[in-house]
Amino acid sequence: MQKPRILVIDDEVEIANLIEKYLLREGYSVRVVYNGNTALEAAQEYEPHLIILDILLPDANGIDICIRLRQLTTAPLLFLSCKDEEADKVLGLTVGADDYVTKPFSPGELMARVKANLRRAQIGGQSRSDELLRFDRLVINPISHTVSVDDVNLELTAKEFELLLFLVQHPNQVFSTEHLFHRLWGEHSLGDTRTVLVHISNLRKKIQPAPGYPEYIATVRGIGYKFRTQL
Amino acid sequence: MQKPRILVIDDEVEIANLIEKYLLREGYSVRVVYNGNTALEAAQEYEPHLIILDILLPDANGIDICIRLRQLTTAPLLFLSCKDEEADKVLGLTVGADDYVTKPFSPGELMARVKANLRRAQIGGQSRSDELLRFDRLVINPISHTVSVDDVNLELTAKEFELLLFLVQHPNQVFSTEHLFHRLWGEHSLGDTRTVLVHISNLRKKIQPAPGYPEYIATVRGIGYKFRTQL
DNA sequence: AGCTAACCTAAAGAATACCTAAAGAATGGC
DNA sequence: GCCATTCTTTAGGTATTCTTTAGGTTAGCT
Repeated sequence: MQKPRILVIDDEVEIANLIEKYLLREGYSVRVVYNGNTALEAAQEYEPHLIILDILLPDANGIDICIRLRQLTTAPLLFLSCKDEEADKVLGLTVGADDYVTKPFSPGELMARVKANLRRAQIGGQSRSDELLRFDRLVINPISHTVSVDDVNLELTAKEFELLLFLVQHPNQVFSTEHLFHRLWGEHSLGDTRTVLVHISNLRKKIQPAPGYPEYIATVRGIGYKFRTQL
Repeated sequence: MQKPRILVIDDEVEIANLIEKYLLREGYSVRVVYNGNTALEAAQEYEPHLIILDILLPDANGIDICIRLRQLTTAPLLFLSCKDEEADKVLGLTVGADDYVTKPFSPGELMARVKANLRRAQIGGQSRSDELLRFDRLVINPISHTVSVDDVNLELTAKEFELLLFLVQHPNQVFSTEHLFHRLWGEHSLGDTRTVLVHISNLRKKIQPAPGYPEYIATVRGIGYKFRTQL
């Protein structure tokens, strides 16, 4: 079983190192960065399963970083803050944080939250399920090749699944039908790239949680399509 | 969608023109130069998405030009040569060329290489080189193709987005409507350049943070327009 | 102030891109 | 070899976006 990877973003070195120590003791793989800019790089390169983010950073606002992290990853995000004002709590959660811990906190509490969030994201507990992707009401399991909305399994065809997986693995990135076609059908495939369009259309119908619910796959007219994490 | 711009550097006029002809037929925007010195200028001014470079040039060695081009741009570089010696091939790729075609070549092969390299560049390049552009209350994300003012997303059309992106990427530089037209619509496009003007007008309305707020896009009477970073 | 040239913008027509349903082609299981 | 499923192509309808036009506005000059 692969160790869950956790990214810690905190400018206060002592606190960051303390958190790291506890996480390591629990058996996680940890990386620590001390500012927002390197955080974004680390999120891309390290591909963490969970992120612990301090709201007070020197170079950028934590919420700002949060928004930008959300565009890079779907890993659960745990906010850390000195302020326990309600306003911040609400704001933090709406911009994409999954949980919120206020300083001062007990290490035990933090560990519990980490564990809970990893479990909810279905990482760490089961074998090889660290590959599970989830967003909103949608859960994709590349290993068992299944997709569910609100825990109801969907019957996707092979191409539909590939297409969805690719888009979810690159959230908020726009791809033209040509790009998608060559990416999924092979570099040298020739054929009508409009076939991508048909699959997207069918896919949308299937993954739609409810009529009128915002589309997961957004059309960017004149450019292409993207899986958006801001509905 | 913006036409990809391709810079062709070859001293043999007939060959250069033949390549140009085929590229134009594929829908690319093309500029041709016949020697190494003007190539460097063109690379800076034209900002091509891909460069085709003949290894045998009158005034400078192609590999030499290649090295210097690499300092100016990250666009994929396609080497062209009569010699199909292995040594050259290896050397060409190590100094920064992305692909290598030996003369005589079929136009189809060259077009296929061009296409493949452009695609590869767009896929790989997006994740790291493109950054979030921000100025004042305006934020532009080229990857997700979104623009926001004060964190409120704007609904821009494809052309509006292209235009804004270009201006923001060249801050404080004045461009005539002709220049903008040829840049965004393609080198050889014909049509009324006043259409640019209409897009600028629509754009201003959309990106305006508040009534009476200074315009991001300034008119330079008799000259053109610029995106100004001093409001 | 009046004139002119340059610029702006609203609006209408033309062009384009997109969506969807449905039919035909390919694939894979029995 | 046949049937069921999935994939691809096609085509028509629709909505959006682009371009053009034309009249109004502004800025700069004499």
